[in-house]
Amino acid sequence: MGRRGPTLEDVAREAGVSRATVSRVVNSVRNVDPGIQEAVRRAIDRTGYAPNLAARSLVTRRTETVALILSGAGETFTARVFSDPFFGRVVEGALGFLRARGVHPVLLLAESGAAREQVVAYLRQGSADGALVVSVQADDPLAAMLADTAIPAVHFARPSGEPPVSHVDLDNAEGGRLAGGHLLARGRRRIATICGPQDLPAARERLRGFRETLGQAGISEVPVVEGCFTVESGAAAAARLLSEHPHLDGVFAANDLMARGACQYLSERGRSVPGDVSVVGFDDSSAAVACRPALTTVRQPVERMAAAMAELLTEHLQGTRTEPATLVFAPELLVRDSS
Amino acid sequence: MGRRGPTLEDVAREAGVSRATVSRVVNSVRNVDPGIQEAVRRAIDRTGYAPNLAARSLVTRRTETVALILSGAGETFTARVFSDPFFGRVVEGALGFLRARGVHPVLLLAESGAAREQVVAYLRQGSADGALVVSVQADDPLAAMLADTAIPAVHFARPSGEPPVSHVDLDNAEGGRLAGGHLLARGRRRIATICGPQDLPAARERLRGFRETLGQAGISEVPVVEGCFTVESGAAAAARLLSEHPHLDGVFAANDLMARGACQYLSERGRSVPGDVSVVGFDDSSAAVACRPALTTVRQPVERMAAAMAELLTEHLQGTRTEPATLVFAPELLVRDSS
DNA sequence: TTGAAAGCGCTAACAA
DNA sequence: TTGTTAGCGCTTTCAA
Repeated sequence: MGRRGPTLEDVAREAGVSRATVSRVVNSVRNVDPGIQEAVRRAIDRTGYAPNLAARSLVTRRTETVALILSGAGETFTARVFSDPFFGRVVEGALGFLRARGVHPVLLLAESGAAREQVVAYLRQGSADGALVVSVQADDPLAAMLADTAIPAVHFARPSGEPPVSHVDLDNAEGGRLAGGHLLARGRRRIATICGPQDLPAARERLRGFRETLGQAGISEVPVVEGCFTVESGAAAAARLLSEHPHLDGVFAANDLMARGACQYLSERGRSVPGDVSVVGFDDSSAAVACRPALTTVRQPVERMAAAMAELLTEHLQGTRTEPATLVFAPELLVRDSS
Repeated sequence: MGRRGPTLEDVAREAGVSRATVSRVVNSVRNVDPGIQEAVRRAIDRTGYAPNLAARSLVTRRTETVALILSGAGETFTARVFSDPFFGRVVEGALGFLRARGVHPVLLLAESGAAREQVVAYLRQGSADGALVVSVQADDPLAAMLADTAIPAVHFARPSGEPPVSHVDLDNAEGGRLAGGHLLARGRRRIATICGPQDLPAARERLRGFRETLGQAGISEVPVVEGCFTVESGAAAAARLLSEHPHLDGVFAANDLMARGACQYLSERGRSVPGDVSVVGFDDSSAAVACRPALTTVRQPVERMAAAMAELLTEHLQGTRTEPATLVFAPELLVRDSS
């Protein structure tokens, strides 16, 4: 409908001053007589005045609103968002930062092409000053769509595609190193890995770091099978590894789902985890905790990364930062029962 | 900041017509010469024009945006939202309806007093036309705050408090009947129930329906212990029931968490579920699936309820409906392994 | 069918 | 320190 609440004009009349003065009080601009300030405050209370954002942002060109976009694909994306704690951690981190600064955070879900269009339309209309984007899709078109609109945006992980954009990322190579170091520390020497699709930079980096660490320990031959981040591909990869290297005693999978698949296959083949084989995953997703045994995994400091995204965006919005920036975070090893 | 994209004026100049004409084309108002319409369309494409929502809503007093507020309390609320599928189902249902109508849905999280204030401020500023509210907190102050603002809102379940507000709800008595009927159908006769806090209408109704069905089967004496919707209270209630009625063969708990507590206690005391005792929960929350054995439970048609909320709100916004309305939905019995 | 013009409620020069 | 005034970009009468 169209609630037509009291306007500045009404408050001004009530307080016996001009619109401008009321505006100054509302926006706490200095140079307002304390007495008048009080009078205006009372008038605001009496009238129940609330500034109209449309009018304000029409002139300031700002909404004090930031969109947090969760993007992905598929029928089940919404269900996934609301069952994988990962998103909760992102939201937690971002909201914490934004709220403290009086910025209104709005969550937008972009789970289909149509939804993405609507999200972009929302932003192009000027309904938010900028966007924080978390995509879990390989070649999410959203990044490019957003780049076209020239709306300030900060991404979680580097989007594929040309123009460099501001983003936070994990030191994936270091994650691989942590996993490798941990397996070595557990006394494992016949170690293999299930890597992710090698066209993904993150997957490449994890593998690189992992190999690096093993190499430094004198293990230069590391059996590698590529999976595609699903439980099934993890199990299949484990099958191949086990057939070619029956005495395997350690496995690093580039994500938790594949690690889980590997665990399943290993127990089916009579290998106990972690008795015979130590398994390390990556992500600390809900799969890590649900897995039996609970997965040792490499965790991203998601909350801090999300807060950093919000901070980066704020800097872009304020103009304190103009060039695209990249913030890289250190992963943490989380030891559970699988290693 | 403030992207200053092309305006109506720019498009008008480009197309050689007046602002008004462009506006008509943009809003597909009739009475525009097809030729001119085409010319304007092209000019829009060429300039990359996108209407400014602030300017538009300043005059129309509408934003074509609806807020979906998830409200609750506590440190862990955000984590809970992003791990309990219940919220995903709500979002799914509401977004499905809104998106199809070109309305921008924005998710707002109100997990603390401060967050609630900001949410209300957002709404009072006129940033959304109305709100859909899902609260999982007993006496959520948000309902009252919203009522004060006179912003159109539709709630999931009836909020406590005076002024009647539009809401969708579950036929809780029918849920109780379903649970009772199922236990009877399983051949159970020594049936007890763990009800919820009797100051909650939903809990009262569930108990009423349950008793009604057992009564019709000639069972007029039903042992009842009240719990407070937590796992612990469910276990404690089961303890009392079992000590007073050792031969118990069926239990209906007014929510899944209490059912889970009951299951745990029963197995500890050597009663197999469902061998010795059939257990039925309520909600189909994530606890129901996580429980061992998986819980038979009474499920709410959440997606449909959420869509109905959106539809109700739409009617209020359009003025097709002016009085607060209540829509009641039928629960569904979901048989799993605990009965 | 189209255009001219008057605001929607607010901020921000600029004057006073 | 305060008030006056000119728009921000759009929709919407009202005339033409």
